[in-house]
Amino acid sequence: MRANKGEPGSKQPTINDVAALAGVSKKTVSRVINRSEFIAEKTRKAVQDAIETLGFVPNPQARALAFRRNFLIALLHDNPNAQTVLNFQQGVLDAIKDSDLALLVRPVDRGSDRMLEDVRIFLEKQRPIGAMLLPPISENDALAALCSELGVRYVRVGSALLDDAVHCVSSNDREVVAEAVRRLIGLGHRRIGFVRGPVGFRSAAEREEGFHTALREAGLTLAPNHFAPGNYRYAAGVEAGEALLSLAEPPTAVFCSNDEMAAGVMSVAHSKGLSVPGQLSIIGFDDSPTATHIWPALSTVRWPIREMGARAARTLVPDFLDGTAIEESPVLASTFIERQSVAAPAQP
Amino acid sequence: MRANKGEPGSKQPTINDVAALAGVSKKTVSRVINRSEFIAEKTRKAVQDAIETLGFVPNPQARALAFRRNFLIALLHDNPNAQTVLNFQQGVLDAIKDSDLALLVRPVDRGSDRMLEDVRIFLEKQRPIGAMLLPPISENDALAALCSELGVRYVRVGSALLDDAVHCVSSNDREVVAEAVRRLIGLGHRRIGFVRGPVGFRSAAEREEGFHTALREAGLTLAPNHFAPGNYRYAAGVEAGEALLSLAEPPTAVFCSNDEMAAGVMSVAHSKGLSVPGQLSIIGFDDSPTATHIWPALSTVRWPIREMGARAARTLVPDFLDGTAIEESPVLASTFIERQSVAAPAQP
DNA sequence: ACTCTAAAAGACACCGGTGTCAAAAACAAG
DNA sequence: CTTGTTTTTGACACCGGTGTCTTTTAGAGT
Repeated sequence: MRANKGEPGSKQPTINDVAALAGVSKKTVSRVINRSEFIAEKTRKAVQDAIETLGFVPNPQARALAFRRNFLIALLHDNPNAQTVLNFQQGVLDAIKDSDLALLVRPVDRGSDRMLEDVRIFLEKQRPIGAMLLPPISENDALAALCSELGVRYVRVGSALLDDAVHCVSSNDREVVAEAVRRLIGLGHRRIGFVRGPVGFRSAAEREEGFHTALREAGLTLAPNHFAPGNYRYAAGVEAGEALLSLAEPPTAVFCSNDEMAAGVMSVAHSKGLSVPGQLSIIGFDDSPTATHIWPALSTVRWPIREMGARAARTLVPDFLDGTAIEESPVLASTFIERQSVAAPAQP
Repeated sequence: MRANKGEPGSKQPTINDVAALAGVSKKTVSRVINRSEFIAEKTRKAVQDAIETLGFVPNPQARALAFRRNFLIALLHDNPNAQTVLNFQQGVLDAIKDSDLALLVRPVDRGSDRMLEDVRIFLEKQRPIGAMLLPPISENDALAALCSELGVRYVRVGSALLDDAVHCVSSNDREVVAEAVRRLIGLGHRRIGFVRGPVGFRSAAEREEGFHTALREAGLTLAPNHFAPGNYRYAAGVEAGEALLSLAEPPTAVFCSNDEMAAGVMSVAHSKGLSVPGQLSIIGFDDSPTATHIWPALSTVRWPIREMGARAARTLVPDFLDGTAIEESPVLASTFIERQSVAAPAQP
């Protein structure tokens, strides 16, 4: 049964109400809430009953004050890919579900020069225990430094170690990109184009390295005009597509550093009347919703993003998430997903 | 200048530190923080200086406790469209930026039968002042009832009034859908297909009504086999496409109730070798990222989602967001966006 | 200078929890 | 039945702010 909380005038029951009803001191109730040992089973039961009867829920603000620490963790992101953010967030919530923690989500405007100041204000005001930084802002060292300065723990999420291992959660993107490109090579592709992510992004560099690794293994090299710069946006994919597909000897396959750019390349292929995958194979990266919304469906690399969210939370605040000890390695496995945008090259 | 907060052993300065430094009582400092009147300009200045010197930031937990109310608002969502959620969230943050409010974001698992119970636990634990419900869960009356029961204000966001006007923020989707369909008719289309959203969704019904309105005005009717059910998912779009485009006399244009389904229809058109928009015009709804990532770019309806977020926040907690008085009408304007997926029908 | 009033500042309790340490209860051993 | 130990419980201060009410100060009027 639940107390009549809906009625006007009725208030949230407090620890005092519980104590009075159970006939014990508030400190004893506090002990029950916090699962202290040194409590007689009989007393615990009585208090537990009183809690149920009143529908008592401890006031998190009061607890935070008394504990001299709050129970907030923050998710800082500036992600062009909304689905990624939400999936990650879901993973975090999976991990903290049975804890006392709450999650604050905070978009960060990377472009703004007030960015650092804004984040500082946010962190100073909310004082979360820890913060999780999603790529690309996870690569911002000033941000990490700010967290350190303010005594806020942090975890950086990314495709490679960006910091000490204790501060990172990452995935083996490089390896999986290599695997995807090997697949293209295995199908017979020799002229493979590459559309890069933005300069200065670790993730972009990782993917590029994976690409080159696979090429090297096969004794191939990337023709300079088969390389296109990009910035992870659709428009950059279109530009890259225009450039690569207008060549006298265009690539028969293109690896794009994310799905959005792959969609851009694909639309250029369509508008030029090239069939995909018949005349051009395309691979993307992210497994964003776009990957399955375009036609043909895009072969891509899936980031274990939800798991990374859960892992990031456990890495950030292991002391609040009892049970699971932190596994040794912070690297989770991405997977290559084959759909319909890849086939053997047309016979010359 | 800022205090040496990074150093180990140094603590957050409290109101007491400020009071001591300024040589006043903590209550006076409190008055300055809360912009009380009845404070001598000289004193205010002294306190303000002390605050700056120490880098003092009031502890929100302590304030919440003393005020007997916290400063949290919650965003409850279960949205297939991540971008929508993030844009809405951004709008909310725009609105609360200069206030004391903080935002909790909480995904809700609509499918789960524990959904209501989960939300109840969340609300009882966090006790936010108010909650904003994004569609489709904004249509859930049980959820609204739960908020009322727990004394949590709420605002429902949707494409039509779902509740009292005080509890709603919506947009004129019906009208804009009609406008889009009129455009098709104006181009000469007579056989126009319709792919509906899920049964029981207000948004789906609104869009359908708008569609019929435009048809009626032009003296047209929807052939029964030009209607396809759907659920806002890509796969449903594919099914609808298969059904509509296999007809002996297929529609020359299709209005899809969201972009994802439109993408599905488009991919079927591609695979059947139909050119879009040459042989088939397609219109979507949402202006999701997908709309511009597919080829040809999709004509669609843009929801003023960020503005709605800001508006929802102001409607929810006008008393915390000074300045802007609430405008009378809670209906914001959606807009029809023309891209490349619409053209005049091929001559028969 | 003196009173009166309004403005400004302070004292102290309180919000709803937890930490500390002492007191009470329970139990074992002599 | 005492005494000594170990569990269990409670009293009270405190976390960092705000509300209420009182006191002090400043300024106006006579």
